[in-house]
Amino acid sequence: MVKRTSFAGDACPIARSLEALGDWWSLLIIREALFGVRRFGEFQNKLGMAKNILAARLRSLVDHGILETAPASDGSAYQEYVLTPKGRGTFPILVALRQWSEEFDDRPEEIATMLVDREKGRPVKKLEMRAEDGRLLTPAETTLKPRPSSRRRSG
Amino acid sequence: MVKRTSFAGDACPIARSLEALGDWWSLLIIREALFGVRRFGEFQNKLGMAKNILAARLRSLVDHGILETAPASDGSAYQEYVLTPKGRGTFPILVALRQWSEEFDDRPEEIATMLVDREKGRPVKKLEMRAEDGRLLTPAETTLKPRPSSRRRSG
DNA sequence: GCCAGCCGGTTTTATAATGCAACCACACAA
DNA sequence: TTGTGTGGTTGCATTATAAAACCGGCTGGC
Repeated sequence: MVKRTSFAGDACPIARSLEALGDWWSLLIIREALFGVRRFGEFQNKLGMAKNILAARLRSLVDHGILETAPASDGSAYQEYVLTPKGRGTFPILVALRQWSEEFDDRPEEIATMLVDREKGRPVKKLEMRAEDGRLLTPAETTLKPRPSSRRRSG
Repeated sequence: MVKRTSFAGDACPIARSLEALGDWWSLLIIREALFGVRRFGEFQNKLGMAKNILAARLRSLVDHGILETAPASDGSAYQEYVLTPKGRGTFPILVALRQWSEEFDDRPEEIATMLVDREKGRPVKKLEMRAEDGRLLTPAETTLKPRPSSRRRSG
């Protein structure tokens, strides 16, 4: 088995996320979906990717509960792909990726768009990590703890 | 050319981030690096990945300015890989991935660790997106705007 | 009804990336 | 000089990706 090692059984939540999202196209498909794209052809057009790959990714995203197929919407007999809550929950990931580019990209002038506060039209602030009590946290002020692990451990 | 389509020239900052981070291993390597892992063998051990792939990824991360090689540190004549500021800047991305797993994973009981506030030992809050004036923003309260595009457009 | 054409894929075929194992170079020790 | 451990590179098999051809269901013209 030379398969592209699966992280599905990994205990690390980051690896588990990457299992679902960590290929070249999934996050871009989700990005389009967040913009309202729903139809196969529309994804294919915007992303310019091969149709077989798109089909495989859409299937995978559906399997992972990130997209679901809805039967109609514009009357045509085709189906569409819409985000589930789990899918919409990836929004912070996309924002984090975007902000990383904005902050560190070598050619920021090539970046075409900015994420702004719709009401004011001003750029959103960097994502903030806070403690339960509201204190702003830096990476150094955090650490990892083993989970309580509600039994289940033995096996 | 069947190459795995590069996003390097893409104007979308998300695609640009994925160009550097969007393969199966890069973010996991960075995760380990954030934990203090520096040596080739240590990465290889913790991640259990093929050495050639690890070498290729490390080289790519160095090329992208995410890691840099430092000549020594423990006296041995070998080198180590340490995160640059750009590399440490991926922290929010990893947190976002982690939190997405924590919130939506189908088998959350398999997740081994929690990110906590070091001082209090309590879980950190979900990443928050805020406007310049501090208002908490939902995805729907944001939108994309074309960048000012400081000339350079014509060509 | 019959052919043209679009949408939404699947199949086919070629190439690139991945993974494993073997190999190699260098440092250091004996 | 041989032996061991680290830090990789090289070969080769397997898998994923990509482009393009193909195909079925539906729509529309006639």
